[in-house]
Amino acid sequence: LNEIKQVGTFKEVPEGFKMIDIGNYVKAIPLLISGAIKILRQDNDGDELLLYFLEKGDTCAITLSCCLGQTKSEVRAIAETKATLIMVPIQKMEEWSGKYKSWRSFVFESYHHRLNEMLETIDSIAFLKMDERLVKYLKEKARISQDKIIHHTHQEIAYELHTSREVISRLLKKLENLGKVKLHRNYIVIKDV
Amino acid sequence: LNEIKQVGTFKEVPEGFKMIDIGNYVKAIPLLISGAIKILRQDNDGDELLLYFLEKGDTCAITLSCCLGQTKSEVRAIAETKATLIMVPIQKMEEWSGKYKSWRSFVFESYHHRLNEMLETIDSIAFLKMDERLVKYLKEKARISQDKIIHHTHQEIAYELHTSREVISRLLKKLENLGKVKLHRNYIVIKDV
DNA sequence: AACCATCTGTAACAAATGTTACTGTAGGGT
DNA sequence: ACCCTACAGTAACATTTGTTACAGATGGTT
Repeated sequence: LNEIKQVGTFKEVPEGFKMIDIGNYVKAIPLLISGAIKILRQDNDGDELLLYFLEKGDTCAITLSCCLGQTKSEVRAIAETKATLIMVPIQKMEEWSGKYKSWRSFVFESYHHRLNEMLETIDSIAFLKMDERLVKYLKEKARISQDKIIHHTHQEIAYELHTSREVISRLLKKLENLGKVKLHRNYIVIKDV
Repeated sequence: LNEIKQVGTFKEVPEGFKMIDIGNYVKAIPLLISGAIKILRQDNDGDELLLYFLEKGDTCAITLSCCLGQTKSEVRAIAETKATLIMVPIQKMEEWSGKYKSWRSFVFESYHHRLNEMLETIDSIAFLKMDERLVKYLKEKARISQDKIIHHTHQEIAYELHTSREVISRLLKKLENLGKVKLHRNYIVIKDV
């Protein structure tokens, strides 16, 4: 902890801040103190897909990988909410891994956590239908932001789930008819999901 | 290497051998010497999905995670071909991580590699249509087994891609009409993909 | 050679998702 | 108060994928 204090730099980013883009080289490891960061995948045609969220206490295992291998980022990271974090220079990564068992555990646990999130994501895409994915998405967004109100347009949701706006509108309207949500312009109120 | 030699046990498994099933606890880390192992995900309804293959020099990052966290396996591992491997007791994992930089690098690289494979899998499921996924699957199978002949029934392929046999038959027939494969009972010959 | 289980081919249909095209509307800016 | 833009609603249609229901073919076994 003392070492982190010495070499780490504190950083605060606003909601929507693009922290890492695809193809970027990563110069520091982020340790998330508060807020949430969403991790997105993008294919060659520019189609997006939300992978998962990072939360308090998390770090980005993919970033760790990039640091070590000195490879480009395969994903995009955007602040989902206002977030505070500590940036640690990548050289410390290897040094601490040899020196501290606690740091090693932290790193391994991060990987473990991340792999499980990826599996969860794969399950959703492979085994769920779009209506189920949408419900899961809404729940997750509400949990992350700790707010029953989701401030997204249908188009934005469509991007993150990699489908079209019309499909999301259609499914949301069904959910509204079932009394599970209340739709408004630019936001959605979660009632019972 | 000396330590691996001392504590590791050599093992040879036949094609189709079920090495780890979902829910199993893992007692040793496998280091793959030759052959290939396929990693599958399964949902609650028993629906399957092929995640990726492990090859010579690989180890299973998910297994590493399980060892550390002492958690159950989230995936199933089956020998795709006859395979030889060395099993290392899990206690050594932590010990060597502190002791050897080379072992740490190996572990981190494994994680890196595995995360990228997972991303690749997600890309396929999320962004490709079934016909493209099938072509990719056939190529990968041919590469792994180093054989232009794929010994699978349509039903088996359907399971691994999580779709129905009829869909696979339909798409394979299209590929045959395009001259890309030649279909036979119980096997498929790759011509030009 | 006859039999049989399993695999493959295929048509017809159903459901889910994607696309096109248009309308109406809310809310901010002037 | 009016205008304009971005957002949302919706119908009609296309495409992809999944399902049902058979028929036919193949290869091994007796």
